[in-house]
Amino acid sequence: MGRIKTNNNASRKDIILQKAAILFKEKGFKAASMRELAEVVGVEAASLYNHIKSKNELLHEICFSVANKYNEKLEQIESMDASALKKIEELLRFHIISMVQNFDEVFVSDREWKYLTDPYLSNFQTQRRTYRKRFAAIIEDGIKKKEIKKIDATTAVLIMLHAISGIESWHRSKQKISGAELEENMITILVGGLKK
Amino acid sequence: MGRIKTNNNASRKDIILQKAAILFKEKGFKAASMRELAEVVGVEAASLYNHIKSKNELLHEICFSVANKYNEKLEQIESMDASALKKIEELLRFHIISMVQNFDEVFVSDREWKYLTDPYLSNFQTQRRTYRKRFAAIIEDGIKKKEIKKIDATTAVLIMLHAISGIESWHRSKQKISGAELEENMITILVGGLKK
DNA sequence: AAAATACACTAACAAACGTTTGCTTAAAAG
DNA sequence: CTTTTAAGCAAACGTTTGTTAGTGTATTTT
Repeated sequence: MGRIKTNNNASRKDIILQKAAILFKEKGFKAASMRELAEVVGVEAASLYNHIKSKNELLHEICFSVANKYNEKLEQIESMDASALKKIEELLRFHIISMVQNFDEVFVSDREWKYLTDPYLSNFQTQRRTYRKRFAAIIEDGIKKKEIKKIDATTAVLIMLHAISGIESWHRSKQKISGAELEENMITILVGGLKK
Repeated sequence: MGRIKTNNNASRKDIILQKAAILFKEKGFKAASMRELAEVVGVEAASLYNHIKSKNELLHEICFSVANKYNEKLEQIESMDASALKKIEELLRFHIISMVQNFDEVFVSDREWKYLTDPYLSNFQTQRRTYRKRFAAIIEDGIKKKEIKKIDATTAVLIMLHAISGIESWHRSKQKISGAELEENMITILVGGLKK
């Protein structure tokens, strides 16, 4: 068949990871086969194993790559000197932009993580729980400072994060508004729903 | 092993459907096997086929059962004599309550429909698209009547529906607020985000 | 009580799966 | 140019998958 073409500084493994994210997004992790992935990459299935250890490795590299980016951003925002509402807006914008620009891997991380195997599965779940608690803490801080309505912070986090994962529908839709417009609309509704 | 126990007026097929919804929700449609389903039902895998035609039949019965309920409710709400905001609130409450009470089948319909096969798949997608358009029309009506902020109605629908599917996290969480509290919080944030 | 139906079982099927082995060839390093 | 390494291939492996066929046994109907 010929070799996998490598662009710039992307290794062959990077190419496989990128194609895997697209495939897992479209078919779901369990339904996507290594033979399908191989075809998309332009190679026989067996050849993939010169670059990766297993199908599961692909999934957990995708999931943790996304999780790490979110954790870094959260850390940065927590140390910002700004109002709670401003922090939430900043975090939401980051989520929205990630979802718009890195749709494949973000979607997979969001929807297919349950097929991770231990110890990655437990690790991921713990990180996820922690992330949400820290997000909720920012909201609770905003309630204490009377910037935000008296609501259950956990529920608010749940709404925000899942609303963002709805950008999936925006991606699939035909006549769509621009990414920037989408971002503004989402911020208006979501932050507007919190404001006192 | 002995026969499948039938409660009240539930047929053996109903029992299988109910257990299938739980299994598909937990493992995902593709990852759930007929042998696992059989074990949960308390029977050998082959015996399931005395009651059902195929694994796919289970999925599409679950998906369309849910879709039908939503369509009926939407129809009823459209013919109500009330403000747009009130209609939206009513529809959201219905979604939230369904998600809380019939979690298994609603979740499966929401997340696993892509494994439907044609003609069911196309049919389902069309119904889904239509449903969202009609929901968006209510929002647009509210904007015209100045009850609702000037926002993109399609984006608002996307946020609402996906926020609701986030009740999944509420189900999985340990220390959770009551279903009624959850409902009030969600309405506050979501409807609050629309109000002018 | 006899006949018919409903339902469960064991055994097996063909297909698809992730992955390994052993070999060949193209590219990189010396 | 020669050697070494990287990366491709075909073939096969042991499982698991959804499903069917054939048979026996309860339950229901007559």
